Amino acid sequence: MEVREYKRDEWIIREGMRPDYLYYVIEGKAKIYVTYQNGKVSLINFINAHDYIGEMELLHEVYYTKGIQASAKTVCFEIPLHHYRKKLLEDTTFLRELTKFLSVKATKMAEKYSQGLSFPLENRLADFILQTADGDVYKEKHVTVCDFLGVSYRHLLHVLVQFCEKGYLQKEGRHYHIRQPDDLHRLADVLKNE
Amino acid sequence: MEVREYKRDEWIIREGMRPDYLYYVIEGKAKIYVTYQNGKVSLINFINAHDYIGEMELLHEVYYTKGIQASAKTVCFEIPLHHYRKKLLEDTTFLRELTKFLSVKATKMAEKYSQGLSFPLENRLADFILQTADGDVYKEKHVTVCDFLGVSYRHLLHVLVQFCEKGYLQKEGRHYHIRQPDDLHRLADVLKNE
DNA sequence: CCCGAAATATGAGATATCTCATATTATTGT
DNA sequence: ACAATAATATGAGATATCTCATATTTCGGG
Repeated sequence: MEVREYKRDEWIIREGMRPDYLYYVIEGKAKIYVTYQNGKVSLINFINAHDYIGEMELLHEVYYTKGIQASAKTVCFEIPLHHYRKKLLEDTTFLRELTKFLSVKATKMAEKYSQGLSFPLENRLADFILQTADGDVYKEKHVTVCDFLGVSYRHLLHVLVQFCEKGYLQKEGRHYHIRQPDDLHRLADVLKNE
Repeated sequence: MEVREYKRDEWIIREGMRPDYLYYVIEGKAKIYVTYQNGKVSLINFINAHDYIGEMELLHEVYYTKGIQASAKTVCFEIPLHHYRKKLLEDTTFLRELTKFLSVKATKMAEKYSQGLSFPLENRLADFILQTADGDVYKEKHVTVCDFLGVSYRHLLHVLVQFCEKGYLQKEGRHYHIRQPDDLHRLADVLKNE
């Protein structure tokens, strides 16, 4: 097993390249991207500390590998598959652990789905900004964001302007500086309770 | 292992009652409900043929069991846990199978989440109607539906009236008769491609 | 260095959806 | 059988969000 560190924007896995390792994230955060037939690239999900990466490739013989990019400094354990694949798939302790991880993930996504629909962009964007920020700098491409959040470009800009007017963010060139993280957290937290 | 059949509206698992079996759905469909502290009951997800039920209870020592109700005739394999729990958790073939199932489920939910937000109620409601209908009869409670779809009661009614005006549905008492399933499928399919 | 494509911006009008107010039925407990 | 509560309905005005049109700026390739 190896330990490796990735910098912000570094690719942990390149899309389409079946990975040679099973990864376990110790620290950091990353984004999952996929490219569609028409060439459009979409952000589809996040990865955080204590998540596995590459488990789909471990489990499924045929699986289209998605791209994974660090969105802040990220540290992983990396287990070489060519050597340990067979062992892992026969290790009941590991399988139980992975099954638990996946069951929790599936449940969380289901919750997110059935709730997330309800809230206005203001709340979902606050959550998104906090999830993707590197320290106090937010610099995602608007195009990617409105695709991920399922909202029009126009409206995204509109809400970002509001955040700046309220002082939550400050625009600096083409990045945004997070000035009042507490206010963003307050908005994002609305998504989490019921 | 036993085989059992449930009728529409019959409870497969009662909320809060840890199940005695691991279930595998051979045929049919069901709904997952949870009751919150304030007493509100929410529909949170669906179960279809080839899904497992009760795997969360098998895997996690502490887990709050949600209610599961058949929404059409449903047939399950049922494996008694008191006898087979230990065996299942040490059976690598079974664990691999379950892990695959959960990984697919998690991925599907993530997709649904990142896409589902985008579409107007018209599309999501069409999908919902087809998923919950028993034959050609749709009879979910409006209150439950607008909670699940994250939409206001007022707006749900508005769109249902439109569906009736367009002839997709026909209101009969407090149920709806599906008259043009093809049109509903056309609307629902929009959710599925990219 | 220039070009074209992609990304960023901004305005204005159209829809989708929400909130609130208010009636009219079902359902349920007593 | 009655009252209380939940579910169904409907209207009207307020917001959130979309679509389209159009400029400006950034960026990679030749």
